[in-house]
Amino acid sequence: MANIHDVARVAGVSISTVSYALSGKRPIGEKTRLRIDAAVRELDYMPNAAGRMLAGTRTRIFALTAPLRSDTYAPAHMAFVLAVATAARKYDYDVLLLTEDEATDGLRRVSSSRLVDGIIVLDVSINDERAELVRALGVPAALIGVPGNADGLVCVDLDFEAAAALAVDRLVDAGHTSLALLGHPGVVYERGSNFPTRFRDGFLRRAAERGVTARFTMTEKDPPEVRAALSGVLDAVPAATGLVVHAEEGVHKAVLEAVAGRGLSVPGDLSVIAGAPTFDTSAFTPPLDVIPLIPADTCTRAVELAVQQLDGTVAPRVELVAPTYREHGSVAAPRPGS
Amino acid sequence: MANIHDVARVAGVSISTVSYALSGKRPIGEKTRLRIDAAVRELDYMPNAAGRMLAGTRTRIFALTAPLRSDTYAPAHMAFVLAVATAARKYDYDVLLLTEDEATDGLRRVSSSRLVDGIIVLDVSINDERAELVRALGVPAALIGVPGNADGLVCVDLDFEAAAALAVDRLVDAGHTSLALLGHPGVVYERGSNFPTRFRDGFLRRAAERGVTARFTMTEKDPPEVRAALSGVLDAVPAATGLVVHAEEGVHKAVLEAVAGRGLSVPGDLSVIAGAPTFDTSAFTPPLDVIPLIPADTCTRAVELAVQQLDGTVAPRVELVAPTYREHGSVAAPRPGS
DNA sequence: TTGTATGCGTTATCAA
DNA sequence: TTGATAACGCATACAA
Repeated sequence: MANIHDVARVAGVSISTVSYALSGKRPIGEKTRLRIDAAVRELDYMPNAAGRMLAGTRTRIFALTAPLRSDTYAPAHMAFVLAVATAARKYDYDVLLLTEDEATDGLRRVSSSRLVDGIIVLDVSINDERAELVRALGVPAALIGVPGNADGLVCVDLDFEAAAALAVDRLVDAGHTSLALLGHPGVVYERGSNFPTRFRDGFLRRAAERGVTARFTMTEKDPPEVRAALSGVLDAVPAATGLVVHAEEGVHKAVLEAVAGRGLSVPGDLSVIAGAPTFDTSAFTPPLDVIPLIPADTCTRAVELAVQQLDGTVAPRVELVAPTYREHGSVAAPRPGS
Repeated sequence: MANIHDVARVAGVSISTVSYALSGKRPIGEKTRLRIDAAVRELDYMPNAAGRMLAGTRTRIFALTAPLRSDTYAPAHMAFVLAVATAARKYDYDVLLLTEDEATDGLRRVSSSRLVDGIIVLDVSINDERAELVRALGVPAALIGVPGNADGLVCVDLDFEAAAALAVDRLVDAGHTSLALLGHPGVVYERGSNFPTRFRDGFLRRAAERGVTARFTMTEKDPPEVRAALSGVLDAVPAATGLVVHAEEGVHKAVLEAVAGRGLSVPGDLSVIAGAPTFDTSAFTPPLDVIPLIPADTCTRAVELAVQQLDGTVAPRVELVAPTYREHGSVAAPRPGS
């Protein structure tokens, strides 16, 4: 395998010239550059990673810690992992995957051995020991999600409160006065991530501000449970005419089936909005209006903030990404009678 | 951050003694070892990764290439990724995650920059360009799955044919003479991984060997499609009394619901076996007998084979892991009448 | 049992 | 615009 000396020899220049030509950190004469380029191609030269790490100040690797808890929804989880890896590549960074059972030890290991330049923390829970550790290590890091104590940390997340408020606004603007939120299973709210709570709070708060009736119901993902939860809000008085679903894909489908099973139509009898899903709701029957959770958005920003910490100081912050709304025809005015 | 010189100074020994003490590659005097250990703890020393990579012959990193195709089932995919990372740690290896849109370029990059010692290839499809590339690069690698052309490659996978045969044997041994296999959506068989095909072939072949009726039906994952597929085998003449399901989790649940919906009981009216799932079938209603696909099995073996390639030659091979059977009470003798 | 010295491949400083 | 050379931190062959 060719090294920088080989390239220098073939090109008839010194190794430092080769290094500078490749890094672009100082101007190189036109003819020299051409000779070097030719030598690089001829030898199929690629800089040795270890050599670069040792001599340079960067390893060009980020650690990614992404525990898979029991209440984690695998497809969304995977989407975030891939989004981080993809975003990292845009900055010429690779991603080292830390395992769950090595969460803190792994972080300690890769940072104190200088294997990585920084850390991306995924699926942050309220009392996340990784948040504490990152703060203690003082290593460049970006969290995707918000821990209970975000002091001194750089965090990025969707603005779930604003997302829920946006859903409420859309429904109220369409004329609905009785809304319901179908949320995750109860266990998700008790411990773990705080985004379900933020979504719920945003929903209830904005509904109160708008002066409309609002109900919040949690549901397990099995269709029977979903049917029961749905009955709770559709058979109530007043019955909900606007529904926001903040849950995983199967729950959305179960909701639509249950609604159809009751002989109701969307949006004729019931307006429905999907809250912060990572999956595609435009292929559902019927397609659902959606305020999407786009992994690439938060992950790209997190990687960007991690990179910026390497050669400048980035002020600690909780950066919330504004939600967007996509119409697919599942929201309409409520029936005059209801 | 302390380096090996600091440790040597504090312990009052040379750096080579520190190095050998830490690597255990030569005997160290008792008192010396204690002084070094004390110094290491005092300085919180951890060897610099880049220094080790450069001086040693190992980077202690494996690349993991795991594309997420449209027909990939995310939970299973995630389970394999984690299993590889966990297995790698047992050999003191870290895992670098390559992105899908950089599949071959990424492999080329990390191997020719010597960032990794080897490559683990996940979710191998029949015409997988990564298989060709790995062969061409001549880099230590282990594939999980079997490409169309496995010449010169080290591959590990569950023995899907044997798994299907085992399912057939169990049902036939219980007295069933009319079996059915409910498989993945059609697109999965046309292109992509070859394990669905291997399972199907194993099923049909063993059924023929045992002289029983066997039907194979593909199904999409939506409950209505599953119901239709199920009707196809239960309303046929002769009706199937033994069913093997080789599909994702939702399909299993839809099958059980549909069976219950027809007023049939498992295993009273229909015996059911889950074929090669990565999820838990013991919590289903009713629990299902299962021939599990255990990511840790194949991934651990793949990592082991990758490690062995680093300091010895490993003969190319396709190593198939023998299937196992777990009873949960979903198989019984067919009703006398049927 | 321990120490000395060299090299791994690159970056970056200092000279020219 | 280019070159010589000293780190970077460690592993290991060779000496003692």
